[in-house]
Amino acid sequence: MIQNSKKMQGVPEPTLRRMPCYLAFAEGLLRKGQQFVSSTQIANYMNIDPTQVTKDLSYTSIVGKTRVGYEVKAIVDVLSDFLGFSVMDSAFLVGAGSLGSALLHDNGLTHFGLNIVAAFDISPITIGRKINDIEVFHIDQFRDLAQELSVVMGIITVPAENAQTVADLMVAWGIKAIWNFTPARIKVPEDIIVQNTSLYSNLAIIFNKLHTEKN
Amino acid sequence: MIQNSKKMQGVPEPTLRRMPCYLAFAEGLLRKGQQFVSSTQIANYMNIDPTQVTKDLSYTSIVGKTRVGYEVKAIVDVLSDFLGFSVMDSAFLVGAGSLGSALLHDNGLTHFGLNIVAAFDISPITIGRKINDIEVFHIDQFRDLAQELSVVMGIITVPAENAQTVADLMVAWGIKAIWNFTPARIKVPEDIIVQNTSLYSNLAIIFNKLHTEKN
DNA sequence: TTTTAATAAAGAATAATTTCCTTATTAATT
DNA sequence: AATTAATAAGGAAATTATTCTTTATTAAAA
Ligand SMILES: NC(=O)c1ccc[n+]([C@@H]2O[C@H](COP(=O)([O-])OP(=O)(O)OC[C@H]3O[C@@H](n4cnc5c(N)ncnc54)[C@H](O)[C@@H]3O)[C@@H](O)[C@H]2O)c1
Ligand SMILES: NC(=O)c1ccc[n+]([C@@H]2O[C@H](COP(=O)([O-])OP(=O)(O)OC[C@H]3O[C@@H](n4cnc5c(N)ncnc54)[C@H](O)[C@@H]3O)[C@@H](O)[C@H]2O)c1
Repeated sequence: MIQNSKKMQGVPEPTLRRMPCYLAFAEGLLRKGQQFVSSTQIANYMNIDPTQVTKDLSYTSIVGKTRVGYEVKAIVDVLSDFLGFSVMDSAFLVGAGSLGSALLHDNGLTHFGLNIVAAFDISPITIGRKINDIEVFHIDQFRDLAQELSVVMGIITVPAENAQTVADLMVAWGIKAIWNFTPARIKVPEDIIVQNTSLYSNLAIIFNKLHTEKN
Repeated sequence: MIQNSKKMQGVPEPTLRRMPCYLAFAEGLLRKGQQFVSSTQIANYMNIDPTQVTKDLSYTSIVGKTRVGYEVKAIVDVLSDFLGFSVMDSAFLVGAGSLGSALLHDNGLTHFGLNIVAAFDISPITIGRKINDIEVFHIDQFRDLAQELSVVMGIITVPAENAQTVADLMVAWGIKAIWNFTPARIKVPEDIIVQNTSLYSNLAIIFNKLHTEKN
């Protein structure tokens, strides 16, 4: 099975991180009616090097026009496809607390291809409530329904000490990817995709810059 | 002014991202009463290479004992100092909506050295409320108080289209660092530190793995 | 029509990061 | 007491990511 060499190697993770920002920027331009955008403009917006932008976009099928730039519409269409934002994937969220509720409220996730179909908790206070039209169930309910509903992702927003328990449950549910918002690291079978999103890491970077770069 | 060459070069950002995780892990071990931890154990927990752990820790003053590992207490103490988590920095949060409220509720931030002293919004519904004992003011209030209160950081959790307006305000307030949770990129003077935390980038990475690595 | 300048694209060079390899140390085992 | 195995640490090598350089193209200006 021979593939395009770029696909074989995979897209660099830093590139994947930047792409949603290009997309958001292009969507804004599209709304404003701008038809073309150059790598220079995008780079200026992102505070990065213009060649970085062209390199990143070269992983996709988007081609630019010399002296003009890229067609905004093409960036929007190709990039949302490329990033998997134009097909809707379903997710379960476990832990409908502060952060979990914020995610349930966020329509940005739907816009970027993620549809949270149900939430789970153990607290009687939250169970039964609807948050942004998404119902919160007791964690013991729906145990084998993930596969049936073709839910591919599990979102963990419980306290760190319960992250592993929840992860185990999600694996049992047949979920393929886990988005873990707790600072805890979870152990799962090799074929399960795990994305850790540790907000506190950002603090470390800010503090380091605050305390060293500046005087 | 001659400095240690490691300090001159700066700590790599990936290292800074991993360090808070080492810290959280060590804190857990400390609570359980474990006295030593090896790079192998940490690496196993983090799903990374053990030499990565020793390299990362070598940026700090922590030294390990052959055949034993690192003292857990030392990791906790040195790392929280090193990351700037043991001195409290003050922040203003603007946009007390879903995500803003979650951050206001999160005591993890306090634990990692960030003290949100006040929140701002424009919606009459939220203004005047207290979230986790933090009062929400109208954005027009307190205009020059940031410096007086020595607030170094501004957190932006407003809708993307208002991010720039808020950023401009924060710069005028004399804030040194901005933690931007919107997908929009903001333009600020060079000496202002900006940390963009775009949750949607994580989606791009997960989807890419879901759609390519597997099968 | 000719010239100029802005641009994409591809490849080379550089820089950053991770992984590998070697050595020395030492707790645990024999 | 000698041996074994697990480890930290430092440097080398490999890998990955970014930046620089060159070339070709073309819209706009002269
Ligand atoms: N709130 C934030 O802004 C924020 C920021 C960064 C990281 N985090 C992390 O996100 C996680 C959640 O934080 P939070 O502030 O939302 O906490 P929270 O206490 O508000 O919410 C946790 C929710 O999980 C539920 N829960 C607990 N154990 C459970 C289980 N076994 N199964 C199902 N549900 C369970 C609780 O009932 C609660 O509703 C924590 O790990 C925290 O460190 C939160
Ligand atoms: N909710 C999430 O989980 C989530 C996830 C990822 C990213 N985000 C991003 O975070 C941002 C906020 O999202 P949210 O879901 O909290 O939105 P939200 O609508 O719940 O909250 C936004 C708040 O900002 C206030 N606001 C608007 N303009 C303002 C201004 N000029 N000055 C002060 N306050 C102002 C609004 O009154 C509102 O209270 C968005 O950019 C969103 O894309 C949110």
